[in-house]
Amino acid sequence: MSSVDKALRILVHLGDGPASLDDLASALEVHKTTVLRLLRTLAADHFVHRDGAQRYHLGARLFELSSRGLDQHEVRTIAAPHLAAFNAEHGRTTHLSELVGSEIVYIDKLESHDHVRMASRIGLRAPVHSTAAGKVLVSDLPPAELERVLAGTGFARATPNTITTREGYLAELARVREQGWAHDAEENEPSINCIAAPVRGASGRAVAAVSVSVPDIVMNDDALLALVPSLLAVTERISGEHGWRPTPRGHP
Amino acid sequence: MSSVDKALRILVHLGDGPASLDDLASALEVHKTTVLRLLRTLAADHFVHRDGAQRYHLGARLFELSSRGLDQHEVRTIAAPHLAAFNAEHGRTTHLSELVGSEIVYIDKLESHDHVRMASRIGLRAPVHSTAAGKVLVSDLPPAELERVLAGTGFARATPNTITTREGYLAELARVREQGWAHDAEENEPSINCIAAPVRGASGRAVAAVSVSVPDIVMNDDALLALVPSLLAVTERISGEHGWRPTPRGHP
DNA sequence: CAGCATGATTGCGTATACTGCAACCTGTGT
DNA sequence: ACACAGGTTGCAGTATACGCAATCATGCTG
Repeated sequence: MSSVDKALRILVHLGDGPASLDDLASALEVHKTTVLRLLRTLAADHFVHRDGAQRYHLGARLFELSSRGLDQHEVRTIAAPHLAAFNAEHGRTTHLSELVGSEIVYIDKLESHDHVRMASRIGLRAPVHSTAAGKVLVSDLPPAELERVLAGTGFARATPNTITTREGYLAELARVREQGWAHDAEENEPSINCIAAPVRGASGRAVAAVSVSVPDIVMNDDALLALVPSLLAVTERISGEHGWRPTPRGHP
Repeated sequence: MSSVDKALRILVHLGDGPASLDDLASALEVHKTTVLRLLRTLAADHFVHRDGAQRYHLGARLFELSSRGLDQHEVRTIAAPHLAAFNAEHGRTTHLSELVGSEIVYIDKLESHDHVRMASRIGLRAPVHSTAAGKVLVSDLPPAELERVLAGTGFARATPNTITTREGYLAELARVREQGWAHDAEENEPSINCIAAPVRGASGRAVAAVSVSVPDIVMNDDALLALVPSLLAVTERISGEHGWRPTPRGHP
């Protein structure tokens, strides 16, 4: 195990909450002298912060880098006011995600107005085959990239509804291309339904997806599907601002 | 230079934008073999992501950890809807900050509705002696902690208006205690004025500060000071929700 | 106040992880 | 085919990371 690995594991562990030197040494099964030295290095550049009670916390540098990193995702900046308005109007958990490698990453999230919240968060990764956003992003890939992503996808079953074969997924992608949006009916998480639509850039390619996720106990699937026109409208607005021009045949 | 240092410097460098292996090796003056190995380690746990064009980007893990880290600042969650409403009403750049060591750290930011934006961001640190938020947080410290913070403060001049002596700062802190809010008249940045008020917790101590910053060209200092009552009202609301109970004498 | 327990910190010798050289691989352009 | 630019791999030397043992700091108890 490299020292860089250990330092990163310290950061990941502190994501669960503040910890003492001893806590960290035990949790990581690394000698506390080693942990102290790593913490010293991390603290020197503000990646961690030690408080008056000798507890270590994730530090300001992480917040700063995250903020800078997210700012590098231009579509996020453009989408933000539109998503805020969409969320203000519909009050549902709304995500903006991008395809990264063979997974999607949530790069923005607007919370539901309900007391029932979703456990997702900015920075979390999710599988492409079982999420509506994943389907939207993958359905628009050129063939070579589609192959690459499919090769990196395990089609792991998350729920009884998960699509678990390449063939099944390709058929679903064709459906998504046809209708211009995607649906995930308890395929990624039990009791959670989701719809998603693409945000396009100047090249016409989907560069991000906007998705709306709702627990079944809050809103049934049919009611969620009624949001598709609004979702398509907001993604079209964002796309337009991101340089997308509809082809002369109009959008799907 | 330790390998952990190098890895962290890679992350900091990528905060400025995506970079290739060669870019990073040159910028850090580290052999590219070493950089490649560090990038491998960072990528394995998603701290960085390499795209199809061999460019490295800050990765999802940073966003996730930042999100988790900020969630550990309970006052931020409580303050968020109140700050959003305050920002919707006044349209001025609004920050929530905490005292960390001898500096303040911005843990939330709401953007101005103007086209003139501030260069601050979540995660940035700022000096306590030249910021209104810093004055608010330090003015409420118990004597031993006040001494510790003052000992760690260089009173560096940022502008012609900066308070640069311990005595001057102590006098300003007394003023802040008296009036219950703080003011920074181009003390931290030229042409930027700022007001701040404390958010208190169950202990009655200031645990965070809400501040409003405005460039002089957008709003003059007098107009900014007119926002003090609204600022005190919102901080009182947040404080109440954070467990604060006014003392029988009422608040200052 | 002294003693004890707990947790944090430091110095030292050495094992191992890190490092850079040199060679190789890949993709692109002429 | 060759050249160039950028990325990647294997190897051996050594600088750095590591853990032991001792010390320091703090808080609690009798």
